[in-house]
Amino acid sequence: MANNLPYAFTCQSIPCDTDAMTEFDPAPHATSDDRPADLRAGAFQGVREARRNELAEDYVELIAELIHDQGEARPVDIAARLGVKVPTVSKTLDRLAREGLITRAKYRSVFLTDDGRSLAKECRRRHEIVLRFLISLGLDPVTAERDAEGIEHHVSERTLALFSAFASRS
Amino acid sequence: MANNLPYAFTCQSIPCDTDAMTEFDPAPHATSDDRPADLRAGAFQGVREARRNELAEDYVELIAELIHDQGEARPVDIAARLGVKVPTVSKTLDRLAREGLITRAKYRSVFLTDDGRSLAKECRRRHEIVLRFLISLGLDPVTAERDAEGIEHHVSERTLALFSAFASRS
DNA sequence: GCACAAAGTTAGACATGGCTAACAATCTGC
DNA sequence: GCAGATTGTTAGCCATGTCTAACTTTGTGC
Ligand SMILES: [Mn+2]
Ligand SMILES: [Mn+2]
Ligand SMILES: [Mn+2]
Ligand SMILES: [Mn+2]
Repeated sequence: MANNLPYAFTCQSIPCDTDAMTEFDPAPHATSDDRPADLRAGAFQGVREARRNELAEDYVELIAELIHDQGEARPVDIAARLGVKVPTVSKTLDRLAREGLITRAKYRSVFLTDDGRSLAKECRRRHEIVLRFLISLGLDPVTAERDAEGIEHHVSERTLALFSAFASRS
Repeated sequence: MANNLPYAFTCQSIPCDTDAMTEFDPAPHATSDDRPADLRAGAFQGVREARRNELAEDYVELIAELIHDQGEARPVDIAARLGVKVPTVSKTLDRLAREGLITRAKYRSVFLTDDGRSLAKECRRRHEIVLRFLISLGLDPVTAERDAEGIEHHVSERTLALFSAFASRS
C-alpha cells in the first residue's frame, strides 16, 4: 500500500529539506501519484535483470572475438583484455560453463556452445550499432568505445532500431 | 606479454570454430594487435567503475525524488519504487550512510547529506538528458524511461553534451 | 491508551565478482 | 627431454546485493 493517507508533506520533526531538488517540477501535484511508482519499479526490475547479464555478455563477446582473431580464447588473454586477474576469469568461466554458454577442459582454452555463440553474435550486433551510432553523433572513437561498452547492455530493441536508422541516415 | 609468438591460428586439436563470428572484419590483420587490447581493458575498467556506483546513484536520485514529492524518504517507499524487499533497502542504506551519502536514525526516514544531494542532482541531470534525448529520437516514453534508467550510468560528459544538443536542436 | 497493523531492523543464507597466495600443469628454448 | 617461464587452478578472503524469517518499534483507530 505504501502511501495512501495525507502523507505528502508531513514534514514533522524533519529538517524540511530546503532545496533537495533545486528546481524540480514546480507544480505541487496532488496527493495521488502512485501510477509512476509502479512504472518506475518496472524500469528498475528491467535494469536489474540487464545488470545480471552484463558480465556474461562481455565475456562471450570477447571470447568470440579472441577465437576469431587468435584462433583460441585463453584465460590469460581474456584477463588482459578485461583488465582483471586470471583467477577472476577462471571463476567466472566456471559459471559460464555451468550456464551452458561455454565448454572448457582443465588447462585448455575456452569454447563457445551454440547458445554462447548465439549470445555473442547478438552482443556484437548491439555493440556495433551503439558504437556506430555514437560515432555518427560526433563522439570521438575512444570515448565512443568506452560508452558503448556500458550502454550496449541497456538498450532495448526499439532503441537499437532508432540508433541504427540514425547512423545510416546521417 | 599475453600473445607474442606465432600463436595466431594454432587451431590444434581445436574444433577450429567454424563461424564463431559469421561476418567479422574480413581482412586477416597481421599478428601484432596489442594496441586495441589495452584500449579495451581501459574501457572495461571504466565500465566496472560505473557499475560499482550504479546502485548508489539510483538510490540517491530516488531518495531526493521522494523527499521532494512526499516530504520524506521511507524505506518502504524506496523498496516499492525499486521493486525490492525492505530488508534489502535497509542494508543498502547502511552502506550509503557509511559512504556519507545519507544520514539516518533507527526507525526513521532517510536524509541526504550535502554529498548525497549533490550526487542526486548530478544523477537527475543525467537521467533527464538521456530521457529527453531518447524521446526526441522517437522512442516511446515507457521504453525511454526503462532504457534511460540503465544508460544514465554509462554516459560520459561528452556524450551527454551531444545528447543534449541533439534534443534541443530537434 | 490499547490492540493491531504497518514499517523497520537484524540475522543469516546464497550467489556474484573482485583479489592474493600457493600450488599444478603446460609450453618453450635450448 | 629438462629447466625455467608461463599459464591455469584452487582455496580462501572480502564486499555487495538479493532474499526469508523472526523480532521490535512505530503509528492508527477506536
Ligand atoms: Mn559491455
Ligand atoms: Mn561489448
Ligand atoms: Mn538508473
Ligand atoms: Mn535514474
